[in-house]
Amino acid sequence: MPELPEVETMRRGIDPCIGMRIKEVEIVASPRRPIKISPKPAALRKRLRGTTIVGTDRAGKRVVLLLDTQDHLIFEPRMTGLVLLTDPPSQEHLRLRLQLGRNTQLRGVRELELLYWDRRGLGLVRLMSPSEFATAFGTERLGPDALGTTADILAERLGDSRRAIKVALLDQRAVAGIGNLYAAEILHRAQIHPATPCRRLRTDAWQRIAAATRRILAAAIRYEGSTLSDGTYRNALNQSGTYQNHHQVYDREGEKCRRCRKHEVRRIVQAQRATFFCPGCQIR
DNA sequence: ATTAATGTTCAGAA
DNA sequence: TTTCTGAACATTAA
Repeated sequence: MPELPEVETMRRGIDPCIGMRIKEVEIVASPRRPIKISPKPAALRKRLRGTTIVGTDRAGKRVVLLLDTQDHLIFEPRMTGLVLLTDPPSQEHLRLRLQLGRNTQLRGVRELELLYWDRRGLGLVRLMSPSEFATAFGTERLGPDALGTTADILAERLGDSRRAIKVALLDQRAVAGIGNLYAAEILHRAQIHPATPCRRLRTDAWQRIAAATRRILAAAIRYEGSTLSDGTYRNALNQSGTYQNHHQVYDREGEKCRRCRKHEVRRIVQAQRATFFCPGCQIR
């Protein structure tokens, strides 16, 4: 569920780490629940210990830690991963602990540490050289960031596709950062039916989709992302987001559309995932 | 008590 | 080439 707004919120939340040195690396993996990391624990520990965090970044739905060695430490939360500064939801699913020096910026926290917690354990932690990073997340593998997308970018990359627009928006090589939740909200705001084939969309439709993408993602970041009913997603300080209170269609099957207040939100399945839309506002 | 559903990514098939 | 399917995994709701 961490999509672009949630991952961006995590990234901003760990900014107090910038300038700090990694004193100790603790890989918390039980044999039953091995953490998915590369390189192997010993090599990872060796390459991380003593390095200084010089910046943070985001590659689609991944948090990137920039190190003074030029290495990139990637956190890919997938479903239930969290990057935290304090207070993990439970000790049980803690996967990685980076002990940093004493903190000077964050009130109430003495020893700063960076934690990776992951309930389901589908997420990945990877340390990469600049060239490995470039191959893994270059333009071949990851499209332009959704926050800065335009009608031209979308039409150029998806305009000829026969896929349904909802499915295409989830393609990270086309545009990076949109997931199932925000795809639904974006198409609702743009008033496009999720099953519309991309190649049937005209310029005005692409413009509405691009504008809705920028607006919705930016708003969701302002509200620090969406914490759904399972409560998994939290920011770096283990606090819930609040954008779920602004959802128009996602997970609202059978409820009245918040835009037209007339039709009930419908749920269909596309590419084996749930799609929510308003049959009144999003005509085919 | 079993089964379905949840969402992201990738390998491999159609 | 493009699009689709299933697996990885944990937990909960039905």
